[in-house]
Amino acid sequence: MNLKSVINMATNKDKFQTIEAYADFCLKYLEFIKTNLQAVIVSMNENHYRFFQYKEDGTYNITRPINSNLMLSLESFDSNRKQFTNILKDIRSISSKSGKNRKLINDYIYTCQQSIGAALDALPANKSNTARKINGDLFERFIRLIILEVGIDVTDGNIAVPVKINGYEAFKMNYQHDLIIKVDNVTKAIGSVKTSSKDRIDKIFIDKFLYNRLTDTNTPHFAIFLNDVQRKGKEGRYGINATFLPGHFKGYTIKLNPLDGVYYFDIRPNMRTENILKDHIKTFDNFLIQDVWNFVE
DNA sequence: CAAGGCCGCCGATATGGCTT
DNA sequence: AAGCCATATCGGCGGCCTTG
Repeated sequence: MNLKSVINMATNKDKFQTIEAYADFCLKYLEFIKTNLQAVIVSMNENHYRFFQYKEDGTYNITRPINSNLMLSLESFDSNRKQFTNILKDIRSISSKSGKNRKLINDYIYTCQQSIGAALDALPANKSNTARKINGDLFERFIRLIILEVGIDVTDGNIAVPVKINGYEAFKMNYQHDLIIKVDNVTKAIGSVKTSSKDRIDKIFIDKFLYNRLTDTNTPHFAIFLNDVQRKGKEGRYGINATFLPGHFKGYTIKLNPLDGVYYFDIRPNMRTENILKDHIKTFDNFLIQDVWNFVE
């Protein structure tokens, strides 16, 4: 397995149609990085973050930050593959709720997705926007596949919301939603999937507000994020930046409307400790094991 | 059915205020 | 002055939908 074939796999979205296909790629990637990296760089500010540096065939590119507390090794990933499948098959069982299995849910998905992201980081600079697009689309699809696997009806698609002026429909607002959870063809919840929140979190709050106002419903809106860190620095001094905006999150939560669930794989420390944040933000296992079922009951 | 519109993708880069 | 940190901005790309 060389870098070129890793990149060819990662850029071919057609190949990622099942959870197994994501795992297949991940295994290939973990195998590749075991012996083919130029270096593994330790982040200078939060030392559990790592950056992989490719060799000449990857023009010595340096990847996005990888959280080594979450990223599984080749051996660990491989040996847990069957277990991950079993957990999803019976997500509501007592055993799936064990701390160890909760961590596996988060780590396994994180590892698959970061394998894709890090592989795409090997693309030349003029393809960076392609990489962003592919990475985001594949993450959306991965989360949909996982939600489907536990037995929930979810699709992506457009929802046209009619806007009335003086009682007459004047036009429609078209929204593309990542996750539309339905029961008997009735929309029970709307979800957003993003690899990071950044300046895009505001829109999720506003979408909830306006959707419920225009449809005169109280439809839950939730969000699933991979992480909220990004690389900073240059020339041997690499670190990470948090990209989550706590002030915006708290402001919208208190003064507009709270979301009905916000989930991270790589959760930031302040989301566990800070008032308001810690009441609204959790790790992804909580969504799959508990919260999503409340939407469909 | 081709072309263009629309919507959403996200990390590099820029900015501005604060600290050393 | 220089460095650092948090936040704001930028903009090419993918794909579905609408239009003609």
